[in-house]
Amino acid sequence: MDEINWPPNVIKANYIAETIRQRIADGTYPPDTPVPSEHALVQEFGVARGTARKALRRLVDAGDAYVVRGLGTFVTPPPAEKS
Amino acid sequence: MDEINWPPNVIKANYIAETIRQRIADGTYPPDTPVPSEHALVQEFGVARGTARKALRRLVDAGDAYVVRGLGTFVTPPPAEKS
DNA sequence: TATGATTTGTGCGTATGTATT
DNA sequence: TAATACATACGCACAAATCAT
Repeated sequence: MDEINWPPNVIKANYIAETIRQRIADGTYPPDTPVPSEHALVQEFGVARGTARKALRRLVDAGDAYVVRGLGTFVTPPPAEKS
Repeated sequence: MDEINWPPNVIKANYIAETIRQRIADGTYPPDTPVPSEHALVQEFGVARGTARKALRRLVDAGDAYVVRGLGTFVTPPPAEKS
């Protein structure tokens, strides 16, 4: 795996959060399935755990994901459509 | 969430420590229960982690709280009364 | 029942850079 | 200049919840 070529002047946590958000949008991570764990993000993006945690925190704070302790972080399902 | 209206000429870490102390005194945080974590203080008071840690440090140094690593910071119980 | 792996929660220590006072 | 604070980031240890064996 190649190292990430970090764009200049970007906050890593934001960049990672955005990347995950895109993957949620394109269906890579379907609703109620886990997004990558902190450890997985550490591996994939070559960052510290704290940075990975921050990225996931952003998603949770934005309502895009929810956490189950001991299990992982999951994609928030979209609101039900009115017919 | 409103922003904190920081009183002038006060060190934030001291202010936060004092606030927690008041909550301990008024029973908001009972003995042997956790005071807010570093992260929680960052969220509540809108300060940096270093400032939050300093505040907790003050409480611990003063004997008002004790730390259990991996668990959190807890309210020091009052000394037992003699009968 | 119990053990280990995985994952999140909390805390400790440190570092760099910027801004304000 | 110095103290205070903010923001970001690195790395580690230990605790607790969950799941698989």
